[in-house]
Amino acid sequence: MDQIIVAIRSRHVLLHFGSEHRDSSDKKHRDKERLKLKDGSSDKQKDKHKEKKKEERADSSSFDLFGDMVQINNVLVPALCGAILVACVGMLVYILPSLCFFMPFRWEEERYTDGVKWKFLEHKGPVFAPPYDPLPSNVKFYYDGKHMKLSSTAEEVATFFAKMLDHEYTTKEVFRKNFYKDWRKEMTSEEKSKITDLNKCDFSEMSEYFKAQSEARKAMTKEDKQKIKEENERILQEYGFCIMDNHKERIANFRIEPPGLFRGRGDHPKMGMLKRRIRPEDIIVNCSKDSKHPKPPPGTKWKEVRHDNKVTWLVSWTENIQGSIKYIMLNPSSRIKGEKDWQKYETARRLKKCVERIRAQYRDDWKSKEMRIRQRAVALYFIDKLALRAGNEKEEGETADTVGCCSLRVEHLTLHQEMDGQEYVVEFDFLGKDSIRYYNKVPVEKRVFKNLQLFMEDKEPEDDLFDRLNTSILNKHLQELMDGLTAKVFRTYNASITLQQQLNEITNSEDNVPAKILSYNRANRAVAILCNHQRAPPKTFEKSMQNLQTKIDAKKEQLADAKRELKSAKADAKVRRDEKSKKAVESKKKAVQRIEEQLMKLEVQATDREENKQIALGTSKLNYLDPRISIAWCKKFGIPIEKIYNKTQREKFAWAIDMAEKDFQF
DNA sequence: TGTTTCACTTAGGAGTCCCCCT
DNA sequence: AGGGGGACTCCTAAGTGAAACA
Repeated sequence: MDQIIVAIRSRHVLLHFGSEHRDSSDKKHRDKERLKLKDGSSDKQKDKHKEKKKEERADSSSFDLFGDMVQINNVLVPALCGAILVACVGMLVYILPSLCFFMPFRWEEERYTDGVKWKFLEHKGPVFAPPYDPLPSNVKFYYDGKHMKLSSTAEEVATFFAKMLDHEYTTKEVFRKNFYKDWRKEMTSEEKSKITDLNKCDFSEMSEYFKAQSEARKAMTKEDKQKIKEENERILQEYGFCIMDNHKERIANFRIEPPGLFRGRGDHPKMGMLKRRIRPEDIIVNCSKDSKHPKPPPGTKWKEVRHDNKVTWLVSWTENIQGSIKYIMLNPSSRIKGEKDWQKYETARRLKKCVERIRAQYRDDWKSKEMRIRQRAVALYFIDKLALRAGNEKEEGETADTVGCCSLRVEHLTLHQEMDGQEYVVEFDFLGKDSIRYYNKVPVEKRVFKNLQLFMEDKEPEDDLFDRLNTSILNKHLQELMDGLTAKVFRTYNASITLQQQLNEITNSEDNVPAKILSYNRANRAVAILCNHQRAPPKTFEKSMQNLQTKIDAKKEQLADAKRELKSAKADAKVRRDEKSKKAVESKKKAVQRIEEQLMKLEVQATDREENKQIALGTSKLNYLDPRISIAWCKKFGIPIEKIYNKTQREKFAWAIDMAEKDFQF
């Protein structure tokens, strides 16, 4: 633990030095400080300082805000700290402990002070969706076979529908009904009286037009594509970053969601409703008082500008479908997200230390004379054993009908006294988050089985299985068992511990790199299966599998050829006994080896892909597996980290890459 | 105490990019 | 050089859980 703290501290000494000293936001004061720093520094110090500045520049864009920030960075580090910083650079390792002692570090402070998330926050606000671009006059809309010119507002909404025409969404009754209802609200009274039946609306010209547009986009010249790319890059540089406590951080979703038709997942009662356009007047901006506040577009106003440093979001607005709040927040690579992520895994590791005690307790509770305690204990058993989600209550009719553990209904379970030669089997069949089906047959202990029978007694299929339980009760109980324990920690814990165990078990140090990576993917897959992370099989799956098989066959033939050639070269060498033919044998041998390796690689690839058909590895990799496990594994077995984590993932897990040594165990 | 609100994490699909093979 | 297909990025919906509120 100490080691971890030192590791993360060292990172933050480098990255966030001096942030605590920025109490005054007075620019004049800052400038003064800068002067002091300049005058007070020795030449050597100045040089180092320059170097640091250079680094920061390279890191920042030339953009105004951040050009400014480079300065602020310098200014903000008061003279004393600047001097210490300079002195530190070369001997960081030695003075770290004492440094830690003296300096209140932000990550530390955050955890111990009352919910303060930052002290300085500056950004440029969101990027709004482009305004509606009306259709050219030759693209027509027909009602009941007759051309009809729509008002701009009604036309825009119609284009949303036209763009989705190929999607099966638009055939669903609920979708059409919701769309039609909301569309009418946008029509002029004249349009309203004319258009009375969605089935008589002909959007096909619009649809064709958009298809042609997308074709045209694909067919654009390289130069035009390059131009668009550059423009996007410019917007990214301008709006995609913010300054949070002296650091330029990437913003995750700085573009406001464009208007369109709501596409819920699964059987969503609100599918097809109009998601309205967000205007500056809908936007709440959050930034620090002493920052340069973002400017609303000319002629508009923000709904509000606030300075709440107890939250991490930069911008928020209320969405009209569910009435929920949407946020703009930082990228996963940011300090604020990274620290939270790290914390999450540390909580899961604390659970590891007491999970046996908790298990003993809930097993004991299966015998409790109180119904609520038995229910709690059985639910917890499911959450622990099957990695089910907590299952908060949901408002009926507002969302798709999905459940988690606490909201399971009688109809989602079937009890089998005996099944496939196993006793006490529970068959689960329900829709979970995102309407992904959870189907599983699980042998359980007799006591659990008997309890389930009891809970289901005299109930209708649509009744709650755990009628004396909800997530709030469960989490309150968990909180008493361990500080910071909630239902979701079990998912994190079980996912990570599974990866660790699987890796320990199935990695063969004799294997070559591709085979080891196959082992890794298999371990990852075990977790994905546990967490029920599914995906739709890729549309091209069968075909790409076939292609791969063709390649494998070709490679096999190639191998046979190479072997034949080797054999004849050997025979030749036996006869001739000269250097040249010996060399020929050697090179043929190498060829065979190379081809064997290539074949093996292909076969591994095929296995991996086949096993992965319906399983999504990404979600667990990104959200449930302590990255230190994977990094330690890479280090231990000499696997380049890039084979496991791509660039984005490495950025997100920078904290872990910094701190995990090869002997790290979850 | 139950309900609502808010903040933040987790999730799969769509869209885009880019690399490798032909 | 073109294009097929996998990898990656973007998008935003859908969860969790704590705090505020009634």
